[in-house]
Amino acid sequence: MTRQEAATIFERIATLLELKGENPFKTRAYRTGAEIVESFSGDIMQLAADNQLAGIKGLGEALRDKLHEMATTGRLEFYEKLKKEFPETLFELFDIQGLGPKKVAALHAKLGVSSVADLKRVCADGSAADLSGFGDKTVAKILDSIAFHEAHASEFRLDQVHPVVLAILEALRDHPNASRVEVCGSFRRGKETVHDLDFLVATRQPEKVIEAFVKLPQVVDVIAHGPTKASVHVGQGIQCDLRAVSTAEFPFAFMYFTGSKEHNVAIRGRALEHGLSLNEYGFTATKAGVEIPQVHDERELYRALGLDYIEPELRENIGEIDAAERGQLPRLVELENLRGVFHNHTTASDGKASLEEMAEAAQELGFQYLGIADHSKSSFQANGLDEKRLLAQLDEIQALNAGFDGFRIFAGSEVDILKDGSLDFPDEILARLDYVVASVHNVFNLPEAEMTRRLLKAIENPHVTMIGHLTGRLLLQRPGYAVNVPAILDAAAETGTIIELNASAWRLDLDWRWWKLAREKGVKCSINPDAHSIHGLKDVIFGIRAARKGWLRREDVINTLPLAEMEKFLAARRR
DNA sequence: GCCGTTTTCGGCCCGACTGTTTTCAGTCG
Repeated sequence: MTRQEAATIFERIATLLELKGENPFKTRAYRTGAEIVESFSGDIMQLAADNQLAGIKGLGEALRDKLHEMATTGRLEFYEKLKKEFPETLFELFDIQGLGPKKVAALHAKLGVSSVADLKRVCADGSAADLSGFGDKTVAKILDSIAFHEAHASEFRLDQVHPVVLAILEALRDHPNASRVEVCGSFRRGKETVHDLDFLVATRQPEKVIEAFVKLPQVVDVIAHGPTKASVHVGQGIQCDLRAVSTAEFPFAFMYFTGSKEHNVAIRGRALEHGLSLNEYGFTATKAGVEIPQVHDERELYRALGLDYIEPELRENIGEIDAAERGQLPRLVELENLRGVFHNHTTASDGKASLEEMAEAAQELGFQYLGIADHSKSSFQANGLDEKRLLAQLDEIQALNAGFDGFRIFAGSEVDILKDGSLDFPDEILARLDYVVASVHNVFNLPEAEMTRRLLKAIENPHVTMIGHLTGRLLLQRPGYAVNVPAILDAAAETGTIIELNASAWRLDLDWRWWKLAREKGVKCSINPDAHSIHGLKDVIFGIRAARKGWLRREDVINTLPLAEMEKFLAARRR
């Protein structure tokens, strides 16, 4: 069983317990457990199988035993029994805005509702409105939510929300009464997909700014509109929330609405240990004699609790608070640290821009080198290059390089890893390139052991510089293929093979959750845009965010090396 | 269900908005 499946089971147990009206703190424990399983740095399922989970905060005896059972048997008896009490389709009701455990439980118990289809029926025939706690407005809202849910996705990739964020920030910052506007939430934390967007404004005139927000031209409908808070949907169905606070409250609200929820809970608990209660507006003393610290920004807020500043990407309550207390947080890599990028395509395969155009764009972005890695011949759907075309491109690159000063194109290939783990070009061809990205582009459905062997074979080829998009996932579209990531990381560490962090908003692969472990094993990362156009080069920003979320420092990312050192590095690898 | 330099039992983060209610429960973040 994968960690994702185990996390989902804990999450579902929490929901089922809520439906049964269980102690809310028990359900929270399962939710926390789900979060830990999902984002734990390391192979948590292996640890569970080996009974090595002791000491992980938030995973007590009961959850450890359940994880062990899942890891060793692939199922969980407790969950199997629990889920028999409710129909499987009941879970879909929680996707409807305005429906929580109490309302779902009432609909199920009193009206036999067990699916969205049932829900539509009881709303239409008037029976829902007769339930205690339900009225005409509730029913109307539920019907609106169903219609919305059917028309729109609920999760969005960064390429989808990034332009929306920029547009709304710009519009709100233009407002005469807004002194500061920031985006918070999972977007600020650098999550690979987001459910909604949270904005925060510092103002003395909250009503005026909120009023302007709900009237923005992007807004298609208003979900809620109060004096200090509003929620709207913008085009494509993305929900945006705005909260308005005073300048003095801003740092507290900024931290609060950045989350994560788990991080906030832990920080609040810590505040209580200092005799302080923390909310989005400030500190209050919980006992006499406690002095309220002066806080003007987030840095001072963490400092007041005896912590180093925690970068937003790290705020997932997966060890960052302990590290901040001990002064052991990593100094995270920044966009400005990148000196070049590998894995980019041109019109020779499936790119939209020529070699010259890509080189010019890379220099425009301040890069000292650009790695070209067009597809190899087996990727015929992407117009992959055969040996002859590849060698012609190599000549073309060498000719172009002669005309550059302080900039270089590295000639490479994104060579297909074939089903048996062999590569799409023979070694003597690969040996003539500056570097090689090896990637899987077909036969995704191999069993885990076979897929792992396939990738290990590629890693062991000395001509392979790096492995591209290790799991092949496409966010919100298809999961990655089954592969034993820790085994791959071990082999990469041993052979010095770099693992790509593909920066395309569709991929962000290898996932940020693995990088802390990769770093500990000594594996180097290359943040690659996988650009198919000059615009695609800018996707490195998404990769940087993911790398930071994976606790990576400048020295962990190979393409922070300046040109001269990168040339030395690649030359040494080729020997 | 988890946790503990006050505790192995008794706590567990906190507030805005909405709608159905006459003072609050439910949902959401």
